[in-house]
Amino acid sequence: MTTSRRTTATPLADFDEIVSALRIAGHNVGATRREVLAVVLARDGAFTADDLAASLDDVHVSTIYRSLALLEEIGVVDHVHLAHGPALYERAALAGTQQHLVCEVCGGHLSVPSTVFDEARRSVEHDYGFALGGGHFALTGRCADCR
Amino acid sequence: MTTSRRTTATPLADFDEIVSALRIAGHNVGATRREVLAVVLARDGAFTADDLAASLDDVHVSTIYRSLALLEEIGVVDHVHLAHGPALYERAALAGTQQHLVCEVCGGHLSVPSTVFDEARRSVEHDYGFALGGGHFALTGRCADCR
DNA sequence: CTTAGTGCAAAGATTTTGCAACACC
DNA sequence: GGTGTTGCAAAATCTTTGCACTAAG
Repeated sequence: MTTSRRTTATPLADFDEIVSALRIAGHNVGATRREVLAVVLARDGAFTADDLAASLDDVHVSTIYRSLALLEEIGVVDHVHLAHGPALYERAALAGTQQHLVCEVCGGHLSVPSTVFDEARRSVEHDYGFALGGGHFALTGRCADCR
Repeated sequence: MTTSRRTTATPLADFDEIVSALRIAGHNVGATRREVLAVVLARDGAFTADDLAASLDDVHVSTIYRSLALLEEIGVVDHVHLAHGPALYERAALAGTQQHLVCEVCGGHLSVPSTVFDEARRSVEHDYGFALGGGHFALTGRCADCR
């Protein structure tokens, strides 16, 4: 086994690749958009539009929403809506592999491998013809600390 | 088998019982609150605050929200938030037994027995100490028609 | 009569949009 | 220089809250 693996399988993994994809999709990529992209790529887990705004004093929130919509369009990020509060964005690569759990008491969130839901996903698809979005949703409950 | 069964096992199933519970919880129950309650009990599936408002011309939306909060407090209703749009309320008795699936294409919603998620629920609880809310969330995906 | 409930209007929070100025290529 | 992008302000949507008035018990 290798201790570190290149993420060659993941599409749109790096900055330049994403910039190209944006251009191919017919968009300009100026300084502002680059700034937003850089901050998005620097993030580890999930973040809100406001989180980005905090790191981007000179970029207006509406621009951040527009940039996120664009990045979502080309598959770089995904977003989920929590029970209350703002939408959570994250790298699309993560979105497919994780489920978000949000504690209804403390508001904290926790991610678990989406494989935990594989069986449920299969049943729902098989029995009801409904294809559950891959991690594209958040579940609420109570975390270990708040029980 | 009986073709019709009394729902004796369900707590707070009828009007008077709920009115009593409200009083015990220290609330007055006047004409307005009664009206709201009647409309809630008459509903079959999930509904929004606005849905109720449409059936209650003379009751203000803020009052409806306040009444729903109260009913939620004493366990008569529960609510879930969908990806977009308003919160969905429903009888708490139903909430424990159903999961809501919302189609991200057509916006329609579908309920499935929550037992479908039992295994996932167990794994999440066992492996992460996180107690998933009983049906208290909505999942997004694509319904049979929109795939 | 005293406390709780209601309507209204306004504020909050999040996200979207119209428009004019501006930057990209 | 023409088209796409940005900032700003305002709107849209859903929900909550402050306050004066009314109703409940």
